[in-house]
Amino acid sequence: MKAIINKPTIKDVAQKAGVSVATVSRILNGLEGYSEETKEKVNKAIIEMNYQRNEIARHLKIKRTHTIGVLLPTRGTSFYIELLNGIQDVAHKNKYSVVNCNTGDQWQLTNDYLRVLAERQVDGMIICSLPAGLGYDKTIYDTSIPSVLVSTVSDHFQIPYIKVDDFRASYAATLHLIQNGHRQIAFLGGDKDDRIAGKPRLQGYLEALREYQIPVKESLIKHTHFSFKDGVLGMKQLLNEKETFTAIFAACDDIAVGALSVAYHEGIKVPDELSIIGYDNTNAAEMCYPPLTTVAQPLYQMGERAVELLIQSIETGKKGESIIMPYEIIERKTVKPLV
Amino acid sequence: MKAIINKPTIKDVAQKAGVSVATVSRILNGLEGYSEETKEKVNKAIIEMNYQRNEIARHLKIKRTHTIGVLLPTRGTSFYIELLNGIQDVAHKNKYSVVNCNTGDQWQLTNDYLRVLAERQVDGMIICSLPAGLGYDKTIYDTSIPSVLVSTVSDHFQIPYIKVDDFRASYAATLHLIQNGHRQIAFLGGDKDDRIAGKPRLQGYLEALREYQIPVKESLIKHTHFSFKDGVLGMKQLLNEKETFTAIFAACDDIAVGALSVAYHEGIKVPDELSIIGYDNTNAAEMCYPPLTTVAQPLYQMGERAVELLIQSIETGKKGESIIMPYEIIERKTVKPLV
DNA sequence: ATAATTAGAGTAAACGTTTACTAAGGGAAG
DNA sequence: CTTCCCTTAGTAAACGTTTACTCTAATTAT
Repeated sequence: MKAIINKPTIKDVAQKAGVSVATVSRILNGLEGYSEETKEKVNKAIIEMNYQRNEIARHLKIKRTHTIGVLLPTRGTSFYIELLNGIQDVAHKNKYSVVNCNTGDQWQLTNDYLRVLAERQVDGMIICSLPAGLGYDKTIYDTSIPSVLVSTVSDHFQIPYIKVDDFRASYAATLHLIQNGHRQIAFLGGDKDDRIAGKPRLQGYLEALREYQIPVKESLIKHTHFSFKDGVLGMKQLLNEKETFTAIFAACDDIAVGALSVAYHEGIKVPDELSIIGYDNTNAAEMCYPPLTTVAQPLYQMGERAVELLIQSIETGKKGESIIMPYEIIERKTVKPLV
Repeated sequence: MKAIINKPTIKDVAQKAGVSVATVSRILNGLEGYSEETKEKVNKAIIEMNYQRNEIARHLKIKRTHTIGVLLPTRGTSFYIELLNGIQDVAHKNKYSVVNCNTGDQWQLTNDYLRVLAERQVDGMIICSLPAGLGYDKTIYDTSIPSVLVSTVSDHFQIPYIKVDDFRASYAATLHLIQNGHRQIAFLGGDKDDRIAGKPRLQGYLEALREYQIPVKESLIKHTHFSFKDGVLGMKQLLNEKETFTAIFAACDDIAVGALSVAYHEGIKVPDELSIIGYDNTNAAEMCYPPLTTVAQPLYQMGERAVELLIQSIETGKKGESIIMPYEIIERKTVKPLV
């Protein structure tokens, strides 16, 4: 009766194989202390009963859950999926499971999720794009759960991170435009005080201009947010104000594609009359027309490295070292030398 | 010493508050059997020690994990994120966590993940776009873990599902083109024998043609897969073979956008010289130029409903009823009446 | 031949909860 | 004044593992 209703436990297996639970456990875990013969007996019983380990019980005992929590904001739909794929693939290879947490577009649910993850005894956490200044980094640090940040940093706490050098990458993107002869370059930025995608990208842009002695024109710099709609908005502002510019550096691909779309609407030919370079190399960059020249963050690989770093830190007990990932300029069809 | 190294347990709280663990547990769970006074004492202790429940232990005892597993194929990056958002939001509201499983683009990891999820004692599973004919539905059924399918069905087992009526939706999409005066309509399909996005969508297309007595021209029907590249490919075939057609119905947005991109390349004006309608209403549809007319699946809502259905089935022990979601034609700018 | 080691296995105590059962004390009902 | 019940609480047995100990018998070393 009981056997029909409940799943078989290690006890049932032991009984059926005529050994003790300890022996079964040892076999299950590949430890030593049994003969080849008993091993076969036990394995036979396991198969016959279709026994499956209860990992919950195991986790309780070994005080490890082989689970990592991932915190992501909801916005920027095209950005995170690649990252997530990288995270999940490497996690699975290392026999970790990942529980996903959508913190909402304003990060409202962050503390909520942090509590849940702690209660669920996750072995580690990966936190992406966490905004600075709201004290979340302290909360994370205080949990004393091994963590790694992706595409963000903590100002006050030593939490290892993985990101590209946004300043240099933006510098390179701007330089790419300059080297194509452009001098009047507009900047479509996202949230101005975003630690990662805001400030450093603007700085990189400014630095490139400075180095080439191109005067900065404030009216060519528009800050909105990071969505397609914001790109539309920024571009329209530029156009309404009758600014003259031959190129645009957009702080993310969605913005760039938004600008691209307005350009088409207005009959501005890209890249003949206007060059545009984006940032992120999301799949929108490949799918838009003309395909977008952009700076690529190796999102999938960043996910992979994040997990590797995290697992290392879980298993050694030491914090790992932060990693700066290489960026790359992907030349497609939206940048053309100025004639 | 111990107190410093290890997290406080319910035992420590009980000791500190001078009560038994049973009382603490009852307070934690909002049961009855204690005075207001003890409750306050205990809550004070909880706060002072910064006690957090160990959910793993709890799960072991109550034999429920409040966890649901989600199985997704890797392909179709833009499709699943919305679904996932819906799933996660509702799950969180109901205090469930979701563990994400990427089964790979060929579903290679399905059995692997199914085992992991069972061992982790998930309360339920949501499986998306599972292909038929490979026997995975049997495996799922055999786990006897409550499950719901999204955008797929099982031929042989009674597993509740959530999907739109692909046949009717495709019929409607094709009809939309017909009503705009088109008679030479090409079909760019994905995998031909996909139970959901393959066969029914083709059938819907054929049915609409039949009903309006438009002869089917096999050479206008191209089957590839579901990616942007496939859209490019399919469109190029059509062009190479010098087919004449005034409209395209694409089985997914990525295909449609691929076709759109080729059209631009070749100087074919959309929608003036060619109308295109897609399927899915992914955000690519909004971001491409011109913005894509497409049939919308309410992805986010489907995720929501899937979780609701699953939770209901977990908590009542009965299988829920399958749900057919409404589709909607989103008119943007790629379809125009034939002059 | 005896002592020391070892291989193969079992016993039972954890891990941190929940919960069925038990018990004491106080108030209401008879 | 007893009897009964309710409230407030405690005791201890699970849940399904892992693992430190213990034990026996066989093998090896002396």
